[in-house]
Amino acid sequence: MQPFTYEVVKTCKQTGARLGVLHTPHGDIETPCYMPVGTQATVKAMTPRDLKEVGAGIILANTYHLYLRPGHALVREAGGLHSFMGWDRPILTDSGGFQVFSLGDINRIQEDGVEFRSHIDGSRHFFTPESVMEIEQALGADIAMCFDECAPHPSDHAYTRAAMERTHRWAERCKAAHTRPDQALFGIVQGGMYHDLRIESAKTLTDMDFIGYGIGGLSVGEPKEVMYEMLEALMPHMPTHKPRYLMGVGSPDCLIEGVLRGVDMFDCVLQTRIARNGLALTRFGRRMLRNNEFAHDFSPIEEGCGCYACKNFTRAYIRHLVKAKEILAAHLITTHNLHFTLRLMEEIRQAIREDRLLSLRQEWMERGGMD
RNA sequence: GGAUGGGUUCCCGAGCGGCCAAAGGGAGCAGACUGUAAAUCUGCCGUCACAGACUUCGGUGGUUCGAAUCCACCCCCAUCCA
Repeated sequence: MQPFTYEVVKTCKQTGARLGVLHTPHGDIETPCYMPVGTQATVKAMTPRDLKEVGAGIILANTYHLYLRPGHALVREAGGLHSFMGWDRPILTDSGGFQVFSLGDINRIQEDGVEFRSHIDGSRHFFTPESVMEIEQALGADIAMCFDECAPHPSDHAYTRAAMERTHRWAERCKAAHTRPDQALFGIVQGGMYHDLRIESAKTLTDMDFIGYGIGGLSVGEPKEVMYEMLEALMPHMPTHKPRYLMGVGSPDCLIEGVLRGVDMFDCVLQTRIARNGLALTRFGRRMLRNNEFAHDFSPIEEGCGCYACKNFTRAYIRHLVKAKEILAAHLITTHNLHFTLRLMEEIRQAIREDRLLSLRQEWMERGGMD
């Protein structure tokens, strides 16, 4: 099994965006890449076969959720996540740091770790950097994320600093507790919406020498411009030979703008979640397939799309499925949205190859695809 | 022919003298969704010249300051008895 490495293949002359390859124990992934999210060891509405058909490379799973159910011991017993869920390509596990933030009302953060109550049955649990490392190693993904503290937005400078510094201390402890050689551990940059903190976080974590870096705490309610600005402030302080993963971000416009600013990896639930609510992403903007305007529309979700849903079904039919709350609606639109996004990433990589990423953005903006 | 229970805004269904344009579902229409407590959530849902006015609760006519709510007759529907 090959160890985890990352190589930069090319840098876009127009923008500085990077084309790279993640070499993982479960195969190579070209970057910039989008990772579909499979929180509970399943990308909702999709089988691994479906995922391969839409071109998925690496996918996400979530430590917090899998720890609570079915439990990491069971996953280990199954032979790890790959074999448990029948996915033989790379997997990245998020640490649960985001859940600490998003399920804040049932969590209590302390220096040693986080005490929280299960959202499933209310039972009490305690996560520490060490216990999270144990869980992630049991899950056995190709990439594990450090246990971090994602401060809510807005947070003042002092609070954000405290959360960031704790994230740094936890990163040290994660690194010390992480022993699995076939699994890469990524640190996570925090620092909220403060340039100085972001830079400090980047420097501190760079000194710890992680294999790759997550950029956390963005897209938590701030305007997009603020997020872009944070990326611009932060990127010059990130190591160039390591992958940079912008956590939780992935709308089409953010993908392009993120790559433009030096991001290599993204994950986002948007594609799969809005699909289940009847919303399709297309090169021409979003389409709410539930809406009346598609009742008699016998064209595909997206003109010219080669996905299974677009090749075989019409908007009118899918609208019917959405309105009838048929499971197939979720499957078909998820198929389309993932195919769409993965194809967009291909376009982005091709544009970097050809040093024309800015032009690509221009094309997408003019067509309305970034709305 | 007789008895009883019913007919409420697109549908189901509350209301049983004023706080009723009328609960609650459903349907319909629209919106939100970015490290997934989401096949979820939110809004609108009689009409209009819309902080107000107007027309509605099977029909007609009454009682009352005031009725979807009470009375009379009529028309339908359901069940039971002949």
